Amino acid sequence: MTDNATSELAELLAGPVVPAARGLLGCHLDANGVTVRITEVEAYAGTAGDPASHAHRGRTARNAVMFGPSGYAYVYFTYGMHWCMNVVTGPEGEASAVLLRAGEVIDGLEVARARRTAVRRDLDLARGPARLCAALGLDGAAYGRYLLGDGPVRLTPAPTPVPPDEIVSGPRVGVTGAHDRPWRFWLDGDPTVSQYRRHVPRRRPTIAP
DNA sequence: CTAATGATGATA
DNA sequence: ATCATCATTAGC
Repeated sequence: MTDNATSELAELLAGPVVPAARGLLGCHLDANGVTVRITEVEAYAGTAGDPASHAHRGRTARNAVMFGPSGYAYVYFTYGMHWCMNVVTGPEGEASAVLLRAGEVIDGLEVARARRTAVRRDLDLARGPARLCAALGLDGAAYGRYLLGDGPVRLTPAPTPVPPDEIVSGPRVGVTGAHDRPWRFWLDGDPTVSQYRRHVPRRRPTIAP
């Protein structure tokens, strides 16, 4: 069963990645007993000349789902310890996606707190892409899941649409290239939006004496 | 500021 | 097979 608003969201996700990214703001993501309102996202073009995209160098085992149809979850493991989640957008073969960078926990606070023991304020529960996945209990098991149906990971339209003038954009976080593209979008003034950090090349491990 | 911690993709 | 990199986070 798909209501009108869900159909509209599905259509939006099937289109160009930037409108899709903006449209994901305010949507709800529900998984493993926690619901989050999406407050910050980043757009990534697939093979179409975006050096920061995981799909930039073509299809691999990791990014395979990005090359499929829109509305599916691209979840990846990074830095040896963190999971991050994207929503695949655009037509099949294009491999564009939107990284969910932050959200506000609006349901399942107790569960989220239990998963994020390091956090002091509720605002920090899903403030950051890996934190958002941790709060929602998302990992590799969510890879390739369809998000607009009745599955274990559900993406639902914003209960109240976000006015365009509440959306701010800026450079993406942590990416090495394409800093010129203002493809990070967030809700103006929202306290759950992650702090911007300029990308710094990691220094080589200090040489042992 | 840096350590943690392992998959990934490039190179050979 | 080996190496550098990594869409990050927590804790000094």
